[in-house]
Amino acid sequence: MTFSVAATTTAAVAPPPMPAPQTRGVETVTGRCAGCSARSKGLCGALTAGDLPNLSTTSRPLDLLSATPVVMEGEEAGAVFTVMSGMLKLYKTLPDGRQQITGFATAGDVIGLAVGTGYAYTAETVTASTVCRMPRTALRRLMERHPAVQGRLLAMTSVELSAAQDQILLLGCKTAVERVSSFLLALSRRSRPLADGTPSVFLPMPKVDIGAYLGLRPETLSRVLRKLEGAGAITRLTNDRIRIENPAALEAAA
Amino acid sequence: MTFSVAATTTAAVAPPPMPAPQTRGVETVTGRCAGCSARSKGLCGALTAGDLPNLSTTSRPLDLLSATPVVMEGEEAGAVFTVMSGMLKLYKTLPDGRQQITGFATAGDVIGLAVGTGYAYTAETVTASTVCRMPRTALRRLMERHPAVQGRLLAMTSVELSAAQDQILLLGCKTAVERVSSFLLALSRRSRPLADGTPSVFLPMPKVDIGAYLGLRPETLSRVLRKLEGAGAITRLTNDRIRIENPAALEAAA
DNA sequence: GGGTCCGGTTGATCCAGATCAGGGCGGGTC
DNA sequence: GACCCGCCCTGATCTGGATCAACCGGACCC
Repeated sequence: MTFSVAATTTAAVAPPPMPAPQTRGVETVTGRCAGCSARSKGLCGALTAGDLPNLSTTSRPLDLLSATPVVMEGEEAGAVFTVMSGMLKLYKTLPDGRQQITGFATAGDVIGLAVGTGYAYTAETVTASTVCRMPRTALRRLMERHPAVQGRLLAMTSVELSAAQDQILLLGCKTAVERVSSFLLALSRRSRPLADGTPSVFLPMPKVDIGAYLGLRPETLSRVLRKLEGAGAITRLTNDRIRIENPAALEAAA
Repeated sequence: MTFSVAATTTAAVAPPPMPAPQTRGVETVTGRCAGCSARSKGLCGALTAGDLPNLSTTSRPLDLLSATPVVMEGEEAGAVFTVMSGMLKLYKTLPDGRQQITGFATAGDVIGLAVGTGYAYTAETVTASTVCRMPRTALRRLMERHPAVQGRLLAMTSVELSAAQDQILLLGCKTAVERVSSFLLALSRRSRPLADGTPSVFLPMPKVDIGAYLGLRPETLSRVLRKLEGAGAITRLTNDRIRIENPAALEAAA
């Protein structure tokens, strides 16, 4: 689960990057995947340029507003999606409505991989995002033809599993301060520092979502952030950006 | 993470099933893997009988007493292990000693798959167990030669990931009663019912380990079990066996 | 402008589960 | 037999974070 965020908060959707899905010859179609900014990070990084035209015929980029559902827990898993830009939240819901966010997906992440026939979680955009849709059958054929794709998928799933186990440790053992500190540190490792070189994190999602990820109420999250700020570990620049003043202090708290 | 337990609690180790690791010809070596009870469930189920002799030269079964560490978090991941019988606990440790059990491994489960170079968790037997050791390099060669093995590994990792996300939901949202009920139901689905047909679960691990898996103290676990018994949902037959009297009541509580 | 809504923050209070403390029991050893 | 030790259970008390309630400020709409 990566966190290298680079998205607008609640902006309108940019116009589609391609003229239209009309046939314009293989050259143009190849260009769509060849120019994909998420390709090196995502599933398709395992393919060579020569394979891309074929890929372009089965995959389609989609531009989505914020708060748009992409896959729904339990629904038949007909396709997988690669995030090209923006951010999504993945969550599971209990019958009585309680929700647990299991992760946030950003550029390069693949969502919608299912064990059985149904999606294991719901995925919904938190900012305007672009995702690339690939039918499940196309993915299966791609894996059969290119074992490297399967290897890539295995590597990505293994990383996800490891992240999930870290989250189990966080939810099972850690205190509120430790959870927030761990979260901020994990984010800061994946985001670029500010112009002056100090590390910072961008939090485009609402506080209630961060809480639902960390197993905390938004009130508790707010109090912990105040405490960390009072201790000189962080500074809240705006509502959605925090500067890490003292990584060592956060490390000690996590 | 499967739970179909069938193991002695703290018994002595059975004598090695094979005469000795001396060379006795391909026939016998083939026999070792061909007769492996965990083969269909484990990684090697993706192989045909003809591939087994080669497998036997790189893999070795190991008989282990209870409370024996198999892999240690952070150590270099030189091999993977398939559980043939018994039960292991997998856990992560915080610097101050707090431990979170991320899962229990039983026959067919593969442990020790690592993303980077180091194991992500510690694995330790909770009952006397038999595991099959395969060097990492041998696994890599096996995957290169047999894409089906890689597919199997991907499927197994995906199931693990899904189970980990369920555990995140449990730890992030559920109450103590809900956690224990979910746990008992998950176990009962994977174990055989008693002779009279009522479902039951076998809990060879100490209560403190179940607590460490569910994010609860053993005192709380004890109180919850008493409560469930008082409500007529379960009966404690012995210290390590519980009969599910009313699956619907557990379902409602979970 | 004024109104409403929503996300965030802060304060007061509550409670589920942790912690602390004591006791029972079965297995192992001498 | 007596003793010890580990595991489990139970009761009393404590507390971290949830819950309840109120307020603030910015975005949006009329």
